[in-house]
Amino acid sequence: MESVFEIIAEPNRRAILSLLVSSQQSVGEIERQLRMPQPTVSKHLRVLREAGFVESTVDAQRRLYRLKPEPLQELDAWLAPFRRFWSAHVDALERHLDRMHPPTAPKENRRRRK
Amino acid sequence: MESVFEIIAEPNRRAILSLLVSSQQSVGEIERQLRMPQPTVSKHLRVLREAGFVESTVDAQRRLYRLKPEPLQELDAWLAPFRRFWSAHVDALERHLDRMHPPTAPKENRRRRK
DNA sequence: TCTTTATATGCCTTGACACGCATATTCCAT
DNA sequence: ATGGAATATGCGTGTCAAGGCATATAAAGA
Repeated sequence: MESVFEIIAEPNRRAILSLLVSSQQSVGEIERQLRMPQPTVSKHLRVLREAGFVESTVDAQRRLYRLKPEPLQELDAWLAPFRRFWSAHVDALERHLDRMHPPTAPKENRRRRK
Repeated sequence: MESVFEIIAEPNRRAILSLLVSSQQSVGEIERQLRMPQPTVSKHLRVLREAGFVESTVDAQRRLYRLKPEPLQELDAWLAPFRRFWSAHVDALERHLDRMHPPTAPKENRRRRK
């Protein structure tokens, strides 16, 4: 289960991450909100924890899980070259449209990237 | 194999996408650069094509594959809430550090997001 | 038409992993 | 000490997808 990509391939794990983005949650809270069996939740949390997506602190019998940013930042970094790719494409499209139908009243700052 | 996430979970597919980000390539070129068997390349391309990551045009016996932006943009959109999460965290950390050790000569625009 | 080049598809095997269910562990309360 | 709540772990099972290899399809060139 090596990579960040494999970890987030699982829908339930993505659901857990999305839950935690607002605030930390206990296992039981996750279980109830996502309506999934408790062992399933614990297992996915284990995977997420070992991959560095979450960390937990102990609160009596509960464990509170919270998000850690690094793995998703890694994913974000992987996306960077592709972002350049598609914004280049939008630029090209825009230039083309401008040529076909020159702006009569430019809407202020059509071109992105300062 | 439904989701964008499952598609990019496969390392060879990510390699193909990264190759195509610079320019379009034929199956044979991909095969040689990534040193993987031709049927493997074709199968992964099929998956990528059906999921909308790439499209192909015919050039005699060759097929030229090029990137399409939409699915990765979808991934980018999924990441958005998490980006807000971690930039909030960096802000908090920075405020904390500033308090402990106030900036003697501010480097101009420490705070991101204009 | 026959051969060669480029790509696609089919079948089979193998390995991961997600799940259900039962059970273990840990901590609190009484 | 005992019971109960919260969480973790173990095991057996089914599914699904990736890879290897052979083969099919298609177009080009001789």
